[in-house]
Amino acid sequence: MSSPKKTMPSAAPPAVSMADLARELGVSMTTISRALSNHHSIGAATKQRVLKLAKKLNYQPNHLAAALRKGQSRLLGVVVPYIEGKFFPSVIQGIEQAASKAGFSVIVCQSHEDVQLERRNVETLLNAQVAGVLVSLARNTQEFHHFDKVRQRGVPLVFFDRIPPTEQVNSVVLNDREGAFQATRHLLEQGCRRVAHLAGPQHLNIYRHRRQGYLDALAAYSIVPDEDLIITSDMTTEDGAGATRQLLALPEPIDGIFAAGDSAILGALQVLKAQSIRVPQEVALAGFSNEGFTAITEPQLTSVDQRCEEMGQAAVRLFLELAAAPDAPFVQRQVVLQPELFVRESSRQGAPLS
Amino acid sequence: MSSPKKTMPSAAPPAVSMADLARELGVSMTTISRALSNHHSIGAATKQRVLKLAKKLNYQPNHLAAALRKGQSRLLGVVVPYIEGKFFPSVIQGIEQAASKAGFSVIVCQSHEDVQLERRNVETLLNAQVAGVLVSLARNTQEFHHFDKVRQRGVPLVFFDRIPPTEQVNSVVLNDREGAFQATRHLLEQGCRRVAHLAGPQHLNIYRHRRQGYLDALAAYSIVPDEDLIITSDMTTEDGAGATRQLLALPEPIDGIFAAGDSAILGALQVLKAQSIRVPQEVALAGFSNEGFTAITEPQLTSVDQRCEEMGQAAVRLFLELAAAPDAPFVQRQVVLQPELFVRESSRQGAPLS
DNA sequence: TTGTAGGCGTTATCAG
DNA sequence: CTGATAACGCCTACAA
Repeated sequence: MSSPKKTMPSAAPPAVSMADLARELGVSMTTISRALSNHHSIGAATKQRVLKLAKKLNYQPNHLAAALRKGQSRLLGVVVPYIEGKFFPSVIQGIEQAASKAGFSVIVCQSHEDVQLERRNVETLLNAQVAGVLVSLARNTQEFHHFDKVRQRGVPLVFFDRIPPTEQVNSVVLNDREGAFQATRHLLEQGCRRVAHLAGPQHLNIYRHRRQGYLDALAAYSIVPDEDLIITSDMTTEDGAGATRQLLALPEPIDGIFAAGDSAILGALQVLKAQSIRVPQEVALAGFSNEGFTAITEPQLTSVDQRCEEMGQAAVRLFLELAAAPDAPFVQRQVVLQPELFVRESSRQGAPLS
Repeated sequence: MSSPKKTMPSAAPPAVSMADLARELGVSMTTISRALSNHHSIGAATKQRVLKLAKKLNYQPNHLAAALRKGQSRLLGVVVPYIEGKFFPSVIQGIEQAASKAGFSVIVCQSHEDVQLERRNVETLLNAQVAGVLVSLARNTQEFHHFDKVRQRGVPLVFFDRIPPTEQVNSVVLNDREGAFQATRHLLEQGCRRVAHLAGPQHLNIYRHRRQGYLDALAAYSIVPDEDLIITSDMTTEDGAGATRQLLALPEPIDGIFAAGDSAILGALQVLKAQSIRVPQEVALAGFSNEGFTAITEPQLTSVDQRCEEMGQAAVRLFLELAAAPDAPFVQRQVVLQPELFVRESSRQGAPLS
């Protein structure tokens, strides 16, 4: 049992620092720092010596110290409501790809659809001195002061998908209205005339826009919207099932449903099948998000794809632009991605009976 | 336009520090520090004054500095192969829950099934001075030196689900062998006598154990394993489909398939249905992971549940134990969770025809 | 091209 | 109970 050099609180093993390298080589820390960071004013020979020793002693830079010193790290913070399903993992995938290309690491936090957690996540990230924050809002976020701190600290802030309603912000969104329009129009083209809409919480931009796109399509076909056919919920599978039962109880039958989310349209499908109502012959279905399971159900579900990876990449690009010009005055920037409708059996007339 | 106090490289806004509080109140930084960290030797009155001013000036502690000083942060690093599907998000959910209860924040990295990225992730986490590292291995990780560094630095290291084969490590795993045994035995109980196995990469503990559990069950029924019935692949849906076609081409027909993953069993189901082979009457199916889609397919898929949340919580508990006794000599610890078989239509004889 | 010295914000040690 | 002081590891004027 050898006693440690100094009184260490925990058995912290000898993490080798720049000072160690300097002592070993008999040069100053400045030289070490320069060699390691590839500074221009450094002798090629010295540099090699330093790099070699660093490798030999397994030197690991302490980014923490560097971040403290510079007030900036190479960390990018991401806050999403949750990571189940396909959408957010895919967006994160896009973010990691683009970030890594630019030399940033990504740390992901979930708000679990809770503002309070979202607030804590933002603070955690700020205290970790992240170089930027990318956020998709929690469902119940109606108040946005926790983001003021981010801007006050001069940390670039980019929202994606679920963005604040009124604030002047930088954001990347899907053209949800267009996506909903395409899906609904597609149902109408297939011959549907009484198309219902399963809508999501209307304080969220995405669901508001999807509802609007639905209305646009009806208008394009000169159909007067029927309030009874629009049911707003949290868009779970159960919500979708319940809403569908409600719709089926209406005196005048429906012949199509466009849901603002795939879980809800799945619930609808399950209820219709349980009641032996044929899809798409009697009721055609279209959802939103192009979740993985849309290709598994029978019939497969028509859905709007959200360009997840592109969204993540665009968010990072936006961040990089902002980071490149820290003192530039604020100008609102918004990237709008175009959705793509994936037509599958649930809406295609003439689809084979299961 | 007011000029900044000092020459700042970027427009870093005035982050209020402990020094500011000290100056404002005319006390020392020590006092501030103590008041903020609830140290025992501090006057109640002074403490209140400090806390009040801190709130007023919106003081935000710089955890970075604290971590640098203490060599320890309240951050917990997690490395997983990917976050699609149900398993890893659920485990992460369990981790976040348990960690947050203990006052830790969680940062998640994906290795994307790539050792090199895994290595980089580990370094990123170490350099962020995380208090602990929780890892589930990438598929192609066969070499483990990057984890030595973690231990060398005295940072608690816990593996979960996918763990190194030989190393002396702390880990949380499912009893995969038992789960596979239950699933296969269940198929045999339903009357199957030629049960095939879709196996995963055998250098991963989980797939090796699942294969063994399959063999155990056969042995329990005195069935001699047939190598032709065991097909090893990467377990994607396509792999499962291909393997199933291969199995159907055998001279002697099979009557059951146990797959070590749900994607593969999904592929099997799709091929069987395409060939109008009835499930479960002609071929019964069972998978592993209890993915969300197992309850969506027709018939619904029997699968082994992995206790995801519990796994995450157990991993954190293990970490906390290790962190509580930093100088304790290494003793290998392993938590083994019991799986649960979810029996659904794909294996239940007497299930209604679709 | 290299070295010196000061500080980023916090905590720990020691002395009052 | 409080205060001065020295670190933690790194970066960067400024001087040599």
